[in-house]
Amino acid sequence: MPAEPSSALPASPPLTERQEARRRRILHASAQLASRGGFDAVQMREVAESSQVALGTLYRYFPSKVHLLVATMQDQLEHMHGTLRKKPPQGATAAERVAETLMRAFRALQREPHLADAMVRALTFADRSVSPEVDQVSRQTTAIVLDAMGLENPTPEQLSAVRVIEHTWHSALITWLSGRASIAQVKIDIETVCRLIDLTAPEADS
Amino acid sequence: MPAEPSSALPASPPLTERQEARRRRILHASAQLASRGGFDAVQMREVAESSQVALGTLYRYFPSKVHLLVATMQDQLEHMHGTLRKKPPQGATAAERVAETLMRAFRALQREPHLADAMVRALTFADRSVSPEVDQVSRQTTAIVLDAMGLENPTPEQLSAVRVIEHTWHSALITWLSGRASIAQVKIDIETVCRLIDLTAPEADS
DNA sequence: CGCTAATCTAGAACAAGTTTCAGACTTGAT
DNA sequence: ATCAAGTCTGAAACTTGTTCTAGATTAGCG
Repeated sequence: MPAEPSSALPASPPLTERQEARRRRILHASAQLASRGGFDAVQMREVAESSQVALGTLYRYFPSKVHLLVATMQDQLEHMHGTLRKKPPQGATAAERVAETLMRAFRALQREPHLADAMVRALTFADRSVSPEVDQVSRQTTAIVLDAMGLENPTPEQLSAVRVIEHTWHSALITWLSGRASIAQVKIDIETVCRLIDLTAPEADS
Repeated sequence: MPAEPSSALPASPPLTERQEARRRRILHASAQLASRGGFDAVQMREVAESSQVALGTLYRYFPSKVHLLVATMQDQLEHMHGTLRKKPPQGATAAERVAETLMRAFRALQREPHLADAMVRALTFADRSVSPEVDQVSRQTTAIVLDAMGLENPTPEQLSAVRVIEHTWHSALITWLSGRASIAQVKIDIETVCRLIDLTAPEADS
């Protein structure tokens, strides 16, 4: 298994070694600050200082705070996908496996609630200028869910169900992060939405 | 039928007439600016000027831009709930009626996409300090959906389904507003998630 | 090596959300 | 009518995201 991640961006100009190192330092600083105090604690000047880079350079690498945090999320997601791949969920049905996978991810986020806050808020606050990056996150999430379902060729109906699951996932996270829903409630909602999977299984076609 | 809306906030100190007028002017200015250019176009200094109120006063009425926009959303939601009540959806099943209601709301939002942008972005960007107000919006939305279902005493399962529908509603709106999903896709996702209602109907209990 | 274009740095400057403050105005109670 | 308390105003100040500029450094190339 080669080191190259499965789906990197078009990679317009290949980065030199030092540039790659800068990029890593920036993402690391971003995640570190986010872990401390969430979205507000990621201040561009501080990120620049922590990663030993001038402010202008930071903006050359990531054209806005939201871009930076979405990239941070891409980074974390790749991690998580790798982790999940090693220990696939054990449930008997696709719905169970997806729910189990999402709850596992949820528990990981609970360990770093501030980081989760920063990433999710950035993701939902992103405007059109960040669409490509947000889309990439969405594709990665879809891949994780489809992995859990064990599907190669999902039907359009199933894809819609997966989109709805992702919608619920993001929005439920937000309600939890802003203290309006308990962990138990998020769990219930995830389990509820996962029932859609059974409903859209090919043999259950209406 | 009295003028008092069904569920106002605790209403700590009752406002004088002039204060009520100020509050209305502010909300009106906010909605107007939002209709022009969305979230970014609602600039606190401009809102203050448009509503003939000092900046400090604006902040006394609404402690942050997000508070202001969430309050604007409450206002619009009350409007919409009233409109919907007059022409209840005609679908045969609860799922159809909910989907119809949400699509009607969606079409209303499409007429003012910038306003929708401002309100939805504020809603999902809100942090804990805005929780009470966001919760109020959520309750209002829940009321609209339950109205469409025609339910008096929903089961916990059904409430979870309604929450999932709201999650999908908000998140699907965001993907549409940020240009990552088409109107058709939003429609499909809404219809998909509404199928959950049938799944949680009391007689279909697992 | 020496040149050129691209990149990086430090720092100022700008934009918009938020806070603060002194003084003028309202309100409600006596 | 008058006083005290609370509210509103106008303006400045502060914070943090973002942009800009001039000069130093680096990378790639002949």
